[in-house]
Amino acid sequence: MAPRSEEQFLALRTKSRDKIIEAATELFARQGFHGTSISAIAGAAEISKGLMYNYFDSKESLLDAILLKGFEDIDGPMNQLQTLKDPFERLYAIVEGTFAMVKNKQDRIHWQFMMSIMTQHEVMKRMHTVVAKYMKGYMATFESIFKDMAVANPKMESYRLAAMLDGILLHYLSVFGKSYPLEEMKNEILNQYEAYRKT
Amino acid sequence: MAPRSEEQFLALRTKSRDKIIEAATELFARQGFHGTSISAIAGAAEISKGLMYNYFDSKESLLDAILLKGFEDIDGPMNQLQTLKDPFERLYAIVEGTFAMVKNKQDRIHWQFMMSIMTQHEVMKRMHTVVAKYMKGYMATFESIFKDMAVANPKMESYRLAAMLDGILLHYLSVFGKSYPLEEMKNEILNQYEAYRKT
Amino acid sequence: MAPRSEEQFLALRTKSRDKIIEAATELFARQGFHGTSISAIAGAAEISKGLMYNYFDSKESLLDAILLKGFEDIDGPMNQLQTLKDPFERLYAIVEGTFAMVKNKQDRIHWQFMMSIMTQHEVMKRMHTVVAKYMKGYMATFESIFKDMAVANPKMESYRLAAMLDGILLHYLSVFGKSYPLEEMKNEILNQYEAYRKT
Amino acid sequence: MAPRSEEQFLALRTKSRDKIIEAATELFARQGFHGTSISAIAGAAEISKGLMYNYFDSKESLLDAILLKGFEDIDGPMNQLQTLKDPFERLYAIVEGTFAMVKNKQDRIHWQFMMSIMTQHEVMKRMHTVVAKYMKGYMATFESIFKDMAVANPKMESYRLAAMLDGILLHYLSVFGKSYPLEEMKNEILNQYEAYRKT
DNA sequence: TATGAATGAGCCTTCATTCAT
DNA sequence: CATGAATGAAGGCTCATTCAT
Repeated sequence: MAPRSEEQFLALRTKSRDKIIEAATELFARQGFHGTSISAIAGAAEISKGLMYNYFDSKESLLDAILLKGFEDIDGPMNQLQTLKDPFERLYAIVEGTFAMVKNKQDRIHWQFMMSIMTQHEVMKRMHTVVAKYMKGYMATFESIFKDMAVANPKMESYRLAAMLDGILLHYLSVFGKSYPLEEMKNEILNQYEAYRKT
Repeated sequence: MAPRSEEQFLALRTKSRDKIIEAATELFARQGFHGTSISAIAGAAEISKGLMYNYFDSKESLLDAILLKGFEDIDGPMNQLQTLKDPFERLYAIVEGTFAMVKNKQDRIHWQFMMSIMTQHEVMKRMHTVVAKYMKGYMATFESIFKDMAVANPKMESYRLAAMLDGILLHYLSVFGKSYPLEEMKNEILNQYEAYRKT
Repeated sequence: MAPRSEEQFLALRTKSRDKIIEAATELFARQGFHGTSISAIAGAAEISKGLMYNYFDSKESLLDAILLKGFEDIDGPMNQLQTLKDPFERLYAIVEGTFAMVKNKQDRIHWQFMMSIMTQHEVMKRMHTVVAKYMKGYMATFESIFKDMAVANPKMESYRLAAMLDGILLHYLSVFGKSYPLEEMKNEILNQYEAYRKT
Repeated sequence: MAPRSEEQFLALRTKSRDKIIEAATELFARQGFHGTSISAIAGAAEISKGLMYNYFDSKESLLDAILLKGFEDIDGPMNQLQTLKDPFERLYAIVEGTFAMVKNKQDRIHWQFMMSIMTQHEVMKRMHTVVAKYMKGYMATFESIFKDMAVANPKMESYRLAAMLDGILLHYLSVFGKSYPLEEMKNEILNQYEAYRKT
């Protein structure tokens, strides 16, 4: 047999790495970081315990990778929206996307976990720079939207919208659950900016 | 010799229990729940390792007690405000109090911890009922204020304010830190309701 | 009030001591020695933990006292039988008494525990002398009976009867339980000596 | 490098497991179950403390495995005897084997331990079914022997022999020790059935 | 004599990580 | 690249015992 090409190797590596991340995310979300053992992750990812350490230096660095991937998963779609001309359309898409993302029962626990990671001092000691970078990116996106909308104070308006969105998610995901008026809250937000719609 | 009196025993118990809660709160906040050992707590509280178990069934139930105390610490002052006649004054006091509470550098880490507890699935599985009870209490307080203010939809307005407040805290405590425009955000909120001020 | 007399003090002491022994026996039998805490014993005996140590030097010495009491409880009735003239009557009474003792469901667990103590090397290291003394007493009783019966080899017959009795108890109490033909075994034993009955 | 082969893994596992059982049996017998720590077992077996838990779920399940092995160790030789034609020869071999087994000073403490396990309520709660299965097997063996001997009531005779044997062992191992007339007792038993010898 | 808070050694168990193959 | 047996530190927790009152 011919030796595997470079790309094949890379593909294999990526596949195993993804399987691990996927399995770990699921388990962490359901049982917590400390409630999930490397054994369990290896089992779920159908690889051996030892192999894990070929891809991640430690359990913690696996967690960091998951957090990173969480941000990237939001980042991609968000950047796609830049193509939309109308700033209200962009905002609308972001808000709709955020709420949709969180509504799926399957995903709810996943986002609750993301939120729980980000509120933990121990994790943020390591990951603060990365998290801040992404958050600033989102804020910049908001700001550019509000500029295009000719909102009075785009920067502050960005802070307000971000706080409102995350506050809603926090309440919905961790405190009130299904009884939360998620849809109404979404409409409240959108209505507030409705006046800026151009079309 | 005669055994200690009931009051003597109670005093002993109260003192030890308080020392444990105080030490554990500090350590949990700084190092996380799993990063803090019972040994460390006992050391900080200057008691023996085993004594903790005279007062709490487990490390987890100690955490629960801390969470509970956190809510009670907010609850007391909040209920005091009911005496204020002007609803705007009540709102003003709550908002000012909340921001003040969180600003003290000493306390920041403590409130970040409270927030991190509440976002953790494993904790909420046990404490959801209790947390929900307190949250509903706060919402009721908000609602009654907005009713007195004759705001159009007091219930929804409560959800909005609560989300905004917690979103701000989340961003300030866990993501942006000192660079967060805390003061401006506070003013934004208050300005919004300024029109309802009666005096 | 007049000071308590010596006897009253002694009576109190004895009463507490007995309550402890009674409670401990019950708990040990049901949960095992190591499965029973001093706290639990004190609770069941309705005294304080500290008081236990006025009566017994340690948990182990309490166990020893229980074992001792077990032997004494058999010893008393057994010695009473010496008054019976007919040796077969004496034997009959002993055998009947033994089987009766063990049949009561309440008591079964208690005798199973006695047996379990006596088979434990760690306990026997301490108590071997005492146990041996009592056992030899019983053997002497048997031997005197068989002598009076003019059995060929009284000493060996004593060993045989003792082994048979304890073997039956062992099987009944620990292995076969209710399905054991206890009554038939008793009759087998008695029938064997029936020929020696004098009346 | 290639991972170990299946057989290599199995060999490793078998070796470690056996070492653990051997070490634990010795220590349990000498110091009792509760008097023996996992640390001590690991030390004696020359493995790390944690490794025990790769092979046994808990200290208790290790005890269970030991008990099981004890029965299997008797079971094998006993079943071999089925090939003997003369039932008296079979009985003779069993009785001789039993007494021989127990006489070796090295093994005495081991069999005392087996007996002590079987008398302990806490153990029997878990293992009763298993123990009963083996005991019934032995009883069946006895019964078939007595049937072949044309003894009047084979079933009852089995109970009698079993009780006598275990009673003797109990007295020898736990109470009387070296002073016990073990040899004479053996002869008594054998003489009793001598008449049934065919050759 | 009586109480129960306090001690602290010691236990079982878990699990991230290593490493020989 | 892949395996899983082996390690060992560390942790939560129990409980016999002590002691100030």
